[in-house]
Amino acid sequence: MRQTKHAIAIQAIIDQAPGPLSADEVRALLIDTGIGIATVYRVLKNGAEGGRFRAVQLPDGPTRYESADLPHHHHFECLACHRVFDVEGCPGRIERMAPEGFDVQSHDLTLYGKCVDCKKQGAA
Amino acid sequence: MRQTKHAIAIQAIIDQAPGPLSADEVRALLIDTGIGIATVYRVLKNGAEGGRFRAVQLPDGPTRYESADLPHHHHFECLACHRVFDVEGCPGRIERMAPEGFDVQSHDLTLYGKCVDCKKQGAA
DNA sequence: TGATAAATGATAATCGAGTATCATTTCTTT
DNA sequence: AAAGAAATGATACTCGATTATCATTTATCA
Repeated sequence: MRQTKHAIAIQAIIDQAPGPLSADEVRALLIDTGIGIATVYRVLKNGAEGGRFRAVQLPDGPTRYESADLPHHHHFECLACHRVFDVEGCPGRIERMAPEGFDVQSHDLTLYGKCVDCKKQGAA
Repeated sequence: MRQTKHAIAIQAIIDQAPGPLSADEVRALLIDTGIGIATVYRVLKNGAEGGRFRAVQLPDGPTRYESADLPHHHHFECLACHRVFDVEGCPGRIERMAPEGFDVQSHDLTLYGKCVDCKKQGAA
C-alpha cells in the first residue's frame, strides 16, 4: 500500500466528516477526481484492516467508515437524508441490562430522527 | 390469509421465543414439518404487515421478527451463536444525546457479548 | 530514465437475503 | 364430494453491496 493521492484524500474526508461515511458518500465527495468505486472500497477496506478506519454497521444501509481515533460514541441517523452523525456521550450502566449470566462485551446505540438540515427543509 | 397450521405454528414460536427470530431460525424449529422457506418468509412478512409481528433489524444478519405485543425493550446478540435475546429496560434520557436541533424519534440499543449457554460451553 | 511493482478504474462476478412464479396441494363452503 | 379460493414449496429471479479480474496508468527507485 502506497500513500496515494486517493488514499490521502479519503483519509482527510473521513477525518473531517461529522459521522461515518459509506463508500458511495465518499465517492460523491471525490466525484470531481474521477475516482472509481472499486478504489473507494479498496482504500476503505485497507484502512479498516490497517487500523486507521473503523467499520460502522448500522441496522440498515451499507457499511460506513469513521476514523479509528474517535473515542467511544454513538450515532444518529436521519430518517430523511440517511446521513449519519456522531453523537457524544453514552448512558452508562448498560451492561447490567443484560440477562443474568450473560457477558456484555460491547454495545451499539443508534438514534433515529430528523437532522437539523432536513428539519429546516421540511423533509419527510 | 387463512389461519393455517404453519401460520399458527409460527405465531406460537415467535410468541414463545426469548428474542426475535430470523426466517432460518423459524424454519429450523419447524424442520420436521417440512415447511418451505418461502412459506416462512411469507408468514413472517404477512404477520408484520398485519401488525402481529414486528421486524427487527440488527446491524448484521437478516431481518428478525418478534411479537408486536412486546413493550419497548432492547436486544442482546451473542457473538458466538448469533442468537438474539430480549433485554428489559432502557437507559432514559437518550434524546438529549442528539446534537442541538436534531429531532429524535426512536432509538435502538444492542448489547453484544456471550450468552449464558455459550459461556458454559466455552465457545469462541 | 528504465524496470518494476503497485494502484487504478471499468466492469463482470459473487453473495446473502428476500421475492416472484407457478404447478400442486389443501382448505372451505356448499 | 365438488368447486373455487387460498396456501404451499421448489426454485428461479432480483437486488444492493461488495469483491475479483485485468488491461492500463502511475509511482518508486536503482
